[in-house]
Amino acid sequence: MLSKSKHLDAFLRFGPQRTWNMCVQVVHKRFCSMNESPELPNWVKYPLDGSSVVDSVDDFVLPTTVNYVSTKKVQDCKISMPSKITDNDVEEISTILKSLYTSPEEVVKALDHCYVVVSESMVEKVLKRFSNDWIPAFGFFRWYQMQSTYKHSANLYDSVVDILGKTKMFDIMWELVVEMFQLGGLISLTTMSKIMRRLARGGKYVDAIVAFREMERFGLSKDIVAMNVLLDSLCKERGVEYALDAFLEFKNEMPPNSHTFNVLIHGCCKARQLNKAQWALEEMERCGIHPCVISYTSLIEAYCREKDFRKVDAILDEMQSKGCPPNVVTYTIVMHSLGKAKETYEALGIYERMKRNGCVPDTSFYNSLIYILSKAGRIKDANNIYEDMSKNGCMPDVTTYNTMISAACDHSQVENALKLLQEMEETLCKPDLKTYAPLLKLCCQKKWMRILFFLLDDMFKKDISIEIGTYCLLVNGLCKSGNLGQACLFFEEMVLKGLLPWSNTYSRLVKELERKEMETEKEKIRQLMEQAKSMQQPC
DNA sequence: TGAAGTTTAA
Repeated sequence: MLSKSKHLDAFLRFGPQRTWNMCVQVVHKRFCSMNESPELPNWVKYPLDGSSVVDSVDDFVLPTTVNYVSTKKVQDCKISMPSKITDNDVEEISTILKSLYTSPEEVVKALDHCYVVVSESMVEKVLKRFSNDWIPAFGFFRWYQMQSTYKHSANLYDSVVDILGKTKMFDIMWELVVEMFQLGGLISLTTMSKIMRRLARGGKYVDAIVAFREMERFGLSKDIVAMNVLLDSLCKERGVEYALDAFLEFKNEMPPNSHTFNVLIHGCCKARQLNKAQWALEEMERCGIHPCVISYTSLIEAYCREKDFRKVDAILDEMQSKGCPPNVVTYTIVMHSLGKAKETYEALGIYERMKRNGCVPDTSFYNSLIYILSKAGRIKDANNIYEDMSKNGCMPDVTTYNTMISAACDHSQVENALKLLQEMEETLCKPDLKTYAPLLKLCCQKKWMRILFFLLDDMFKKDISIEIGTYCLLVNGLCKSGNLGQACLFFEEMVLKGLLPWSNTYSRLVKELERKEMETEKEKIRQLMEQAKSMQQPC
């Protein structure tokens, strides 16, 4: 592993990308020289002979009591790797795309001499991997289009539209949509939904409405399904007012259905506009549509947020009397809110009430129960519920694992956390960003740099794209534990990826650099922040 | 990811 000063030196001399690659290479070399080839499952790379892997930098010794993968499994992996060639090709393309480019054209040029067999599924994989980096993603897509085997695929176009929208490159996104239109038959409701959702997320509410209004110009019919997508996008992205306006504009053109009203009621409730939610509920009844369990549950959620549990009880009773009894979602919301309000006893009472009413808990319900129990410090009870749920026919999902891992990390139980991560692999439950976040945080806190890099590399291989929150978590965590060199590296990498660091992350890093009198680095970070700000697209 | 619920935070 590179030492701290070497990191910093590399950071100042080569910039982040090369330094990052160097780090990853060093980690790779270590693991590869220990045991098997790099394509094998990650856990295999730990020594299987019972010896410990000790690193001079880390003070953490990887647990050897956990038998991660049996030797038999290792052999199985070597034999059955049907997609091995494709995987290698994905890796090869990824390595090229990981360099820094200033334009998609540059990416196309870089890929010019790349002779790999490309298939649509492989392109999908690469696009997913780079879904937070529009330049490599779009450049790669353009390069793929130039290959002789290329055939237009609506799916791939949709993916690229989504990436461009996600990274707020709306002008380029529209150019691509026009291209899709000209090629014919490529624009669908899926495309339009992505456009409307991404515009709304970027705060461009009016543009989202215009996109819907003009749908027919792209050869699609405006229907209630599309309108519900529009209203939902606006509501979910803090644009309830726009949603209500759009509803009034289009309601005569397209008769609303119960989805429409539930979207609006939920949106108003989330925006804490209870009077407007009430209006939507009445409007629903005026249209001859009865409020359903979803409508009531949205209201209950709103009162839960206000901690008005008396009102919640009243609505629960009203639901029963109107023959629209609460379901597992309703109970989850009430129990979770009581738990968060530190009323654990009452929360568990809801669990009893639900059982009494013959409502069966599901995985999400158990997840919530595990969460409130661990937050209340009742780890043992949480573990018991975790053991029980599969017996009751509810398989743990990614949220179950994330909650359990987070609880384990909160109590510095790394071995348990890693054991759970391993269990996910065995049960084919795909981890996500939230799985790794508490682990990364703990690594920063404890200065386990080797494991930190191992986990980051593992994430990349599992197509878990690191985003702004993760970078800030890393920078903050490393500031806290005093590894400023590495914190600077991550900061730079984040900026060069076009992300705008959170202002408190920036201030914290600057403050720490000041305290340690690292003036050169401080100046560099200041310039990077300026660069990041100037790179942002005005909304 | 999409009509409601469960992880998470500077």
